[in-house]
Parts: sequence; structure tokens; C-alpha cells
Amino acid sequence: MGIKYVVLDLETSTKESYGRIANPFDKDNYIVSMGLKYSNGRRIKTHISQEEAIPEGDWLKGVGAIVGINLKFDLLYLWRHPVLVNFFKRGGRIYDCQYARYFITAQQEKYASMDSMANIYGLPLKPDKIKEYWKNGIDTIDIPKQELLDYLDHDLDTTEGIFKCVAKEAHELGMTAMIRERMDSLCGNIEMEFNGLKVDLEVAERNESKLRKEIEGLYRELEQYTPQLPEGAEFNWSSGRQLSALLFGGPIKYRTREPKVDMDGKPEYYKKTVEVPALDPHGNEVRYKTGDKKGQLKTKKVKINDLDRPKYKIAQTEYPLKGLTKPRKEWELKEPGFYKTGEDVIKELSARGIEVAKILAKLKKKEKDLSAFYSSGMLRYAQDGVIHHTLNNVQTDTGRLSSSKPNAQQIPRGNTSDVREMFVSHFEGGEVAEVDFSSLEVVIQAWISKDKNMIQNVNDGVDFHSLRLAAKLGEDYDDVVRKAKKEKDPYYDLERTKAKGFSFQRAYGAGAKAIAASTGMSIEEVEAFIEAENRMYPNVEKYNAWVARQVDKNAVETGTYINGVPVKFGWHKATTGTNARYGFTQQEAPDFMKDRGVEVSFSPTQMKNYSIQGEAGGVVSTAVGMVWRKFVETGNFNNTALLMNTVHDCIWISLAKGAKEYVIPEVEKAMTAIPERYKEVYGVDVPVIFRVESEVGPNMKDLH
DNA sequence: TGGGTGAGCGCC
DNA sequence: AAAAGGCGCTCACCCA
Repeated sequence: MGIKYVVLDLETSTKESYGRIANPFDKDNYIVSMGLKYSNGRRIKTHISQEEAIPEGDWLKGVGAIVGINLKFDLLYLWRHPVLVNFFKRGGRIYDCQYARYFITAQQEKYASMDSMANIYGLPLKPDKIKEYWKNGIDTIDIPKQELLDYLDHDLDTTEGIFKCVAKEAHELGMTAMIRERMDSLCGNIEMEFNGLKVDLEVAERNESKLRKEIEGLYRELEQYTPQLPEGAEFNWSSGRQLSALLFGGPIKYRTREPKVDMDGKPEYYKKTVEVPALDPHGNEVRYKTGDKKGQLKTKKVKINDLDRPKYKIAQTEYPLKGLTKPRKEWELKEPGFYKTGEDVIKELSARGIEVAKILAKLKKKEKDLSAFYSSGMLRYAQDGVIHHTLNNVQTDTGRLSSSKPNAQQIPRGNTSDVREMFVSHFEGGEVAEVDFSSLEVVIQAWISKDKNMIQNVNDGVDFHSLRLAAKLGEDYDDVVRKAKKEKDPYYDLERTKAKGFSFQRAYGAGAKAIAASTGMSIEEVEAFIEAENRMYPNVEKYNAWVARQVDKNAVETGTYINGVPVKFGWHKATTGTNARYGFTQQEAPDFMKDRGVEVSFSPTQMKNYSIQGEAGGVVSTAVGMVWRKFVETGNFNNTALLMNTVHDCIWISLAKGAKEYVIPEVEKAMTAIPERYKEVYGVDVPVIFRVESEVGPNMKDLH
């Protein structure tokens, strides 16, 4: 008879490094105590002071699932332990109560703690005493053994209690299957963090110094444009406000150090202590008459002004600049008199023929790369040439992952910078790969809206940008594709690019005005696109309206207020069979709504977007889970491949030489098997096809 | 000096 | 008629 589950909890040393508390990748951290509570009631507790921290033998024998809270933390300490590896190999699963709680609350409860959940479910809270030890900087190892083990017992019992409550709630909400899928995906994420991103430090260093030289060159070009400022002020090209003043006129604020003077106008100094001869009342030196120091000069200590260290005061001074051109009104910042100096603004100024703007455009991109992605940024997380990023699984409103310390989901794309060149294979002479879902958001939009035409178009593999253009122009799709893509007819090429901009923003729920503003199209032109879109895919609008109705129907007051009006929270369920939920909190209404007496409202753009983003996240999550299982089953393809990262619609893999031949097809097979998987897990028919594109290369920049 | 905020920008 | 979605990081700037 198998054991249904075991509750797992570790107490570890708590050294923080590389942005991680109790960093599992730090050689100095270790397991102090390990607790296991099996569903049959048996317990195992260890303590490093008396035995091995990890029990002997197969402590997961016959176990179905490991239960815990924020299991990623504990499992990273045990990730390559043979007992755990074998457990997964024979189909073992995990159940992270924090992750489950996140989903049953429509992603509203992020990082739910044991205490917060114990509170909700009426279970005993953690004893404060142990927390006090940690708070006072006591190492885990120095906490009295029995106290720590009692604490561990408490955690095991409470976790088990929480598990039962969360699982019950999930079941009642029809979310058991979805949560089960997500747990395999979480394992995939743990594997990715464990392996991390492998960095070629030589390439990193080379590219960084190249970038520094380029930036220096651009600064030299900027010199002739640097305004003359008074003594003590230095113009800072990376300050938005100073740039605004240079371009559009305004004050340069700067600090000066001025000598501090006393009430009489005399300069003040820091004091120093000196020894001076002690004098008798007549002003003569005094010598010791007896004792060890007999005959020596008597001295005393006095404080005098240290003339080397005058006191300064910091004064805030302003110097006005005339400006080079007129700003647009819409560029104005909250702080009056200052204007945006971002990419869009710089672009327009370049178009106006302002030379300095052209240099600035290049400089900004390079400075961003340097500060965010090289030694002062992302690269400082490299531990022995590996960046162990954190994939946050309980962070977003939509159920997507986020990444931090560092954020490995915002590394510049290969065509815009060299940053990706430093990311290489974990295997000597190996390769890296990125496998993407093709146009995932459009596929999901078609699926969740159940729009027949859109589904048809997705499955036919049409070029949506050309199709949208064709619909707008009232021309034949095939003609447009030919002219825009094959013949590269300048007009059609440009128009298709515009349609592309439209597509992305439409997926985010943007309105005509916003799309017009950012694409440079006229409002009429955008509206023509929207009309064509609504004619082609009528169900999308219907779906959006349905979402809004559901959210309204499920709305309850939150207990908070905006301008005295109660704020509501509403939600809707996914239409894909996952039973995922998407939650929305009312926000302060825009002015035109307020004019009609509406103070707070749900954001239509959020309501249009969350389920697209979230269900896409669900698909990727399922894929990561399946792919991870394949890696487990094959022992990382006999140790020739490693999962590295995932970025919303793709998976990154490290490959040994030659491994792509057998690894990539398996990954593609798993990712394109979403319909079969959803049928099996949720019992639903998925109407859309999932396509993937794989790219392989020596590094993440040069992929083909 | 350290925390919070806004702007800007990297990814999807 | 009317609302451009989700993240995390760095910098400048302000304030305590």
C-alpha cells in the first residue's frame, strides 16, 4: 500500500548571497534539520549536530507526492539527491500549498506564508520564539536542538493541515487538475533555476569593454553639445530632468559646497585633538618632578580647529538653460516645466533635425545595456559562471511567471544588442536552443473567444498582419502576402508593419486613440483596422463583453474606497476548461466616466487581456511540465541536455554537442501536444493547433 | 544614508 | 465614443 504524501520541511543555515536569503547555491549554506511527516503518521526528523542532515535509505519509498509550502526553497537543497531524482523518475509529484493557494484566490494571494494560511484556515500559528532567534541573527545551527525540532514538528503539522484545506478548496473550485499540472511545471522551473544560465565570462568581459568604449565615443561626440554651467555644476546626460532642460529649456539643479561660516562670518572647521605642553600660571612649561615620567614635559589634550578640514554646507542652486526646441504638450511630466526625454521624444527630435538627439538615441540604448546586463547589473549574479535566476511563480495577477535577481525574461534580443552572446551551453563545445510557440497570444485569443474564423485562420497558419491589412484595404489576402513579403513592395511592406503594431496592441486591449498615438497611424486608419477586425472575428467582441458581464456579476466590495466610493473585486473563469480564474480590482475611472458620475470602474483593457495572457501562461506551464518530465525520464537525455529558462512563450535549453538531433524533436513533440494533453487532463477538445519554432546556435545571440 | 517614487526601458 | 496588458531593474530625485 503506497503512502499518499509526505510533508517536507527543511531548516537551513541562512547566509544571504547573490540576492537570495539562505542561498541554496552558496557552498556555506547547509541543511541543519530535515522533517518528514508521512500521510500514515510516521515522522522522520534529523539534526546535523548528531547525524547526516538527509536521512539514509529511500525516505520517499512508496510516496506519491511531496507536500510543502514554497517547496522550491526546500527542493533546491535536495534537487540532485538520488532519492529525489528516483522519486521523480518513478512519477513522484509535488504539491506546493503556496502555489495552490495562489490559484484558488485568482492569483490575488501572492507569497502566502504558512502563518497567513494557518490564520485563514484556523490552524495554530508558528511559535514566535524561533523566529526571534533568526531575527536576532542567531544561526540555525545555534538554536537549541530540541526547540528547533519542536518547531519543525509544528511546521509539519500545520503544513499538513493547510494542505488538506487548500486541496479541498481547489477541488470544490474544479481546479485540482490545473493545479496538478502547475506542480510539474514548478518542478521544471526549479530545474531551470538549479541549472541557471551559463555565462562565458570572457565573452562577457570583451563585450562589456567594447560597449564601454562605444559609450565613451558617444560621450566625446556629445561634448560639443554639453552646456556651459557655473563652477561646481556638471551636466549629467543621463539625468532626464537635465536633458529636458537642455532640449526644451529649464533649470539645471545642482549642489554646491560652500564654506560654512559662523555668526561672525568666520569659516568653521572640524575639531581635532592635539597634545600641547601644559603651562603654569606664569606661562612656563611644566615638567614631571617624580614617577616614571620624571623630567619629561607635562602635556594636556585640547581641541583645536583642523584647518585641513573646513566645514561645508550643501547648497541647492539652479541655473537656467534656454533650450533647443519646443516640447509637445503631451510630453510634460507631473513636475511642471519638465518633459519626457524617452525614446519616442528623442526620435521626433531627430526627425526635427536636432543633431544631439541622434547621438542620444544610440547612447541611451548602450547605457541601458551596460548598466542592466553587464558587471554592474545581471552579471553580478554569476556564481562560478552560472547565473541562478529566480523564476517567481506566485507573483503576477495573470498566473504568468516573473523573473528576478536577475530578471532573465528581459535580456535584449539578439538583433538589438550583443548581450545574449555571453549565454552559452553548459556543455563544453555544446550549443544552446530556444523553442518558441508561434504567435501564442493570437492562438489563445482564437481559442478562448471560440471565434470560428479566427480559429480557422490560426490553424491555416495565415500571416495575421497581412490578413489584417488585406481586410482593411479590401484586397485579396494572397495578393497582400505576395506584395508585402515576397516582392517587398515598399507600400505594402510599410503597411504590414503598421498592421503588426496594431495586432500587438489590440491583443493588449488598446483603444483606437492609443494605437494611433504609438503607431503614427491616424485615428481613422486605426478604426478601419478595428472595423475590419470586428467583421472578421465577431466573437472576440462578444467574448470581451461576456468577460465584463461575468466580472460584474461576481463583484464584491473589498472594503477599500476611492473618493469615498467602495471599490469592488470581480473575477471570471477561463473558457478553456482549466477553470483558472482572473481577478480584477476596480480603479479610479477616467475623466469621461467621472463626467457621467462613475468614480470607479473595472479596466476594460485588463479584462480583455488577462485571460489571453493567463491562458497563454497556462499553456507554456503545461509545456514546461511535460518537457521536464521528458528530461526526468531520460536522465536529462543521458546528461547531454539541461533546461535553462522560460520566457512567456519559449523554453531555453543547453545542449551537448550533437544533442540537438534527439532533444529538440522531443521538446517540440511535447510542446505541440497541448491539445492531447488538455483532452487527457481537462477532458476538453482544443480547437487550435500549436506550432513551435526552434533555433539553435553556439550562444543565445547567434541562433538559427 | 536609506527608502520610496516616477520615468524609462528591457522582455513577452 | 471614450481607458495600451503583464513584469523587474536602474537611474535620478526627493525626503526623512
